[in-house]
Amino acid sequence: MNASGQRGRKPRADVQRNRAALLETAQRHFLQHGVGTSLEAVAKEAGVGPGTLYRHFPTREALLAAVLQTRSEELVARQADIDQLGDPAEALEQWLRAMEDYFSAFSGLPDPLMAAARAQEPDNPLTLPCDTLITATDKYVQAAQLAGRVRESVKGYDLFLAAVSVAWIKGTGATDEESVDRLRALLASGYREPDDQA
Amino acid sequence: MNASGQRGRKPRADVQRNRAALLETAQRHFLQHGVGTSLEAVAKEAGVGPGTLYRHFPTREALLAAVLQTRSEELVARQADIDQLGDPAEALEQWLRAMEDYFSAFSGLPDPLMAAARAQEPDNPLTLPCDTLITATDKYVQAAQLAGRVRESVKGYDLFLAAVSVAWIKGTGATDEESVDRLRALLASGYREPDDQA
DNA sequence: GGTTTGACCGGATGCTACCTCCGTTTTACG
DNA sequence: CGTAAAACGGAGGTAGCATCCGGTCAAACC
Repeated sequence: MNASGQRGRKPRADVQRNRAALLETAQRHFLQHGVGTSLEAVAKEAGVGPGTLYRHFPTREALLAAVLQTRSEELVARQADIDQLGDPAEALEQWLRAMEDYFSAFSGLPDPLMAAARAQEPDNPLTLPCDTLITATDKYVQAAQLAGRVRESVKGYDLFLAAVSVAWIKGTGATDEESVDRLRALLASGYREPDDQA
Repeated sequence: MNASGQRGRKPRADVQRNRAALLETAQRHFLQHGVGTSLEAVAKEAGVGPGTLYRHFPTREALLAAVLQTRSEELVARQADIDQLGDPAEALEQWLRAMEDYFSAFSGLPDPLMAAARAQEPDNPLTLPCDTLITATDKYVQAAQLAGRVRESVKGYDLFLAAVSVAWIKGTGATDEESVDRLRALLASGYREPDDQA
């Protein structure tokens, strides 16, 4: 133990500096060019060699997961607001929108996300966030079902899939916002109880 | 005009041979490795140089469209059967399944398909099949709406998007058939008229 | 059947991106 | 300030894409 209470040697300053620069640059490139952006370009613009990038983030997914960390925290914050709502059907709906926004953060994000959702890949750094989201969705679904607002046949995972799909469609950029709205409405009338008048 | 009634010179035998070999090999590779498979590998296995492949099919999409031609014909055949059905709601449902199967022919197919669906790209060889499918879907939707079996708010394009989405999910391989079934059912109760007892 | 012609072939080529390895540099600590 | 551990970063091997061009081969004409 050293003075800062950490095990072993104090972490080097350049490590943190490079990591922060990489994350900042990567986020910008993911935003502009999607998740398939060139990692070499990210490294160069962050002012480090490719080796440094790969040491910090061994795979594209690892970098992606680290960049998504910020968005995850936003999502958790939004979750707190949603939990305040009295209406469980409204809460579910807002939660689905929140997830959809999260999935739409970068174009092409749904693909690695679905690859990670396929379980038995504990080494994939995106698996944990995915599982968390599925579990949370299930919570909202069950609450709404208890209130008789959502069909009993629906599972949280189904609506997780629905949200990812909508995000995927948005990410392809082939569709106007109107069509996406209609698709969301179609899904909503699919999971809601038929006699729900809300 | 020559003896065979064609303009100019008779097409060379090796052209047809190479084209057929490329199509056959490409289909096998698309099946095994998805639409992102290496075109160089396809050319090598077909016994031609990369130049020959690119002369026959200038882009990956062109090759894909040519390989899909066979499947398109199957789809048209299936359409004939569907048109025999008396029940327009049943016809729509079967048509959606037929489209979904078509989209699921190769893993990763939905992405280039959606890219082509984005209009104003008349040079994309996948645009034509896409537009045809959307138009056909609209036909089935309108027939079912006329019979009061499908909500008025639904558009053919919406269900086209739904079918592509389901195919995309299947293609990621991250989901078991049961979940896909539930998602399909969810979508169905979303577009059907609420009081439809069928 | 021989010659001509031009369409077609296919490999060599330049490019971009991925990912790894290892000699060099930086950093923390005593 | 000296030292050793840790991190850096660029060189380099691999793979795939897409193009170009000299050589070839099949079809057409005599």
